[in-house]
Amino acid sequence: MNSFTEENYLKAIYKFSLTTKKGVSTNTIAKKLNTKASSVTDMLKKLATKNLINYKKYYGVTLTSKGEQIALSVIRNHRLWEVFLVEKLNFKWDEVHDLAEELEHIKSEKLINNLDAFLNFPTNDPHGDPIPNKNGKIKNLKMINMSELKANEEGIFVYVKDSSDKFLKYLSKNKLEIGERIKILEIEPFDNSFKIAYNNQQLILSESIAKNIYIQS
Amino acid sequence: MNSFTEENYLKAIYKFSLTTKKGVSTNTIAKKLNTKASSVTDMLKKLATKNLINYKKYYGVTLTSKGEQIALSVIRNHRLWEVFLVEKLNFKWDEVHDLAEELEHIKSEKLINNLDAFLNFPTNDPHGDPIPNKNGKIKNLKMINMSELKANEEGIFVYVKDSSDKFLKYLSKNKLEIGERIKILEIEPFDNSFKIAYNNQQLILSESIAKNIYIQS
DNA sequence: TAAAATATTTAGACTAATCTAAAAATTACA
DNA sequence: TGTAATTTTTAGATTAGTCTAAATATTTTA
Repeated sequence: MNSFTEENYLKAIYKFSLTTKKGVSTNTIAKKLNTKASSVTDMLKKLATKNLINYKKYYGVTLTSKGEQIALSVIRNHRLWEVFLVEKLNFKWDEVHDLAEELEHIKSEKLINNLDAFLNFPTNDPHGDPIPNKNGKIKNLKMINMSELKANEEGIFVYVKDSSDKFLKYLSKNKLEIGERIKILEIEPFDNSFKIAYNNQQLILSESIAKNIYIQS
Repeated sequence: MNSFTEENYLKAIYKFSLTTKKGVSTNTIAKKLNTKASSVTDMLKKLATKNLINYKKYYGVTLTSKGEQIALSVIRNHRLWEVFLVEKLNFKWDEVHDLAEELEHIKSEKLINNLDAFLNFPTNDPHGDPIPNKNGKIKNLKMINMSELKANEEGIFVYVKDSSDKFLKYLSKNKLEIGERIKILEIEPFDNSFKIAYNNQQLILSESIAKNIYIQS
């Protein structure tokens, strides 16, 4: 049996793994979990001895398939509880995250599968994120070019076509990072520029920049 | 904020307080929570410094009103989750206790009040126990004589009229204790004797014994 | 009512998860 | 490419909740 804390580490590692081919770094995890790098190192050792992650000192971590399975199950729980809170208990979609962070750790297959059925097997949570099924399978996620999106659509920034230094500098200057959730506010018909919102800020992207950005929804 | 563990102690103390006028003893709590008396002593000191219990060394504890309020809120959570599991997620009434033990510790007034409304403000959980309202008020519990019960009714053994040594010895010989949940299996019309079930055993009580036993339902 | 039995508390230790500070390894860049 | 900056790890400490064993208090009973 894994503790709440262990599950939170696995979940964090899983999420960062989606947007990088390399191992996830100690500092990245520490920032996400509001803890210190030294605490992360301790936990990584522990997770490695449990065969939940592949850990090589100084080179970050990846999940083993056992670790990934646990992460996916926690994510499934989280997203199903969010659906429940919004659809049945009248919560707003932006009020449910913290509660779902607690509920997700209640470990009962029967509970979560019955909840899934009660909610009529939803495929996405209230934020639009896909819900893994009971075998941990996530509905085919397809990546599309930002320029194909319409106003009010949104998704996660997952990939850049042009990864030149210049372009990456541009992104970094605007604190627009892989993994960020982006919403299209409007598209200016005159020049096809995109006004977007992400992480509490707004930005206008030219058409050529939009064409460099891929979104997963 | 109180930990899960602290809440479990308060809940245990609350339940034992219902059936005794004196303070609840260290050993009683230890047995209930599957822990050691020394661990209980440590926790009692901690709860006392938080003003949740009245603790006098060697003389057991009672809850302060602040402690009672917390215990009642945890019990409310527990019982509402049990209703949810049985009525909405198709659990059997005897499968829900352990899950409710986990769910009860999720602290969100909004969550529990919305759940209450979603379930249509139930007054009793699937085991028949009353659900405290949001102010911690429990619907008038009335104690009735066992002889007034009919077959298939049940409740908690809370009081004895004749507390003579003889009678108490009889109860103790049959491991029939205050606090036990008792179900009437059948009543023999010939002599008004009661066949009851409790704690995985059955027993036949004469009419005069039944008249000494009070039940809360 | 005093010795025996029982209950409770204290003392000291352990584990999980965390921290700070220092040491060591890796990466960046002049 | 070697020094500086950054990242990661190690060492040692802390906290909550628990434990065992020993000490102490209360209760039972002869």
